Amino acid sequence: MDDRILLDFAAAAQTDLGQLLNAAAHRVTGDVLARLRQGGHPDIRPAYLAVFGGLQPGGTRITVLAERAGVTRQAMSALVRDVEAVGYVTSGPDPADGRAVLVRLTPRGVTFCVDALAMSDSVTNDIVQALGDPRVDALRLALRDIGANPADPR
Amino acid sequence: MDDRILLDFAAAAQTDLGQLLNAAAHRVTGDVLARLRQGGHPDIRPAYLAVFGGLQPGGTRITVLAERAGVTRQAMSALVRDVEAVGYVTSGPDPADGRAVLVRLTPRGVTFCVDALAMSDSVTNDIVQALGDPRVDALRLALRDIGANPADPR
DNA sequence: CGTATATAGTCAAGCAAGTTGCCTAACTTT
DNA sequence: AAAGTTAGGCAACTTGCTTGACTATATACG
Repeated sequence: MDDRILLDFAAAAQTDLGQLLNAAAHRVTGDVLARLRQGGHPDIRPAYLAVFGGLQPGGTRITVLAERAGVTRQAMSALVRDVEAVGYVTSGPDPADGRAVLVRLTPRGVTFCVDALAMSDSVTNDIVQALGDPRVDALRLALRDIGANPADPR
Repeated sequence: MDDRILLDFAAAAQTDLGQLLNAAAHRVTGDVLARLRQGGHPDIRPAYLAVFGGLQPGGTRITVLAERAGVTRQAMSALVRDVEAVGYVTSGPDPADGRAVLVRLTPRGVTFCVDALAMSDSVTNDIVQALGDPRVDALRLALRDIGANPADPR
């Protein structure tokens, strides 16, 4: 049972892009969430952000929200129910389609979006402080290229 | 209900570090997982990697694995049970401590580790191909700084 | 030596965030 | 009007974790 491979494995983990990306993502999103919870939005959960990210002025259907978030309609339906229970959105009938539900921001939801933008800026600024502007710009570009590029030539 | 904030929100999402990081991380780890599944390890699940990442030659206790992975002993215990059921590790008594369980790689587990290193290299190479070596090096450094730095100055 | 305490592991229950399968109500097509 | 499609939601399951309570073994102390 020649398990010396484990030494290589542990060494590679230090420089593995997947792990580095996961760790950094976890830290950044965790920081933003923590600051939001501490700043007057204690009920917010990570998944809720997908709802706000898909909303557009005037109200948005659940199906559209689901598509934008990349989850099923069922999942988004439950998410909207929860976010509504916490008071950030309301849902009502779509006058243009009796089957559809339109999800809209409440005033408290507006406040949340303002605060979320501020907290995200704040965390980003901390990172800029630590790395410097050029490195953060380069980081953003690299991340966008990785996210966009198939990198998966079957 | 002044929800024009949603326009800002949607615009900010494009450059938000948290989202860029999450998208890139998802893509990279998803690619590695997909190639492993397609390359003779169809039963592997993302969480299993935490087991291999904590193993060291000669066998490792569940408590140690849990600490390294940053999860509870209960979670690691279940994980080891599952990975053992799929045939990548065995667990047996620790001769030095009657309470402890030593987890060891099976030959198939050794093969898996070799393949996992190869697949991770392969995905990394695709990224290097797309971005170029210097940008990937800079990316790694930036990610490490973000992961290491508290970025969270109370 | 025996009792107290700490440690390794597991069982059970539950939460968070999803999935698939199925179903109803409403709209659209023919 | 009948047939098909679409929006949404209910139920059950999956994955990956958590906390709480428990057993068995090991160690420390008087």
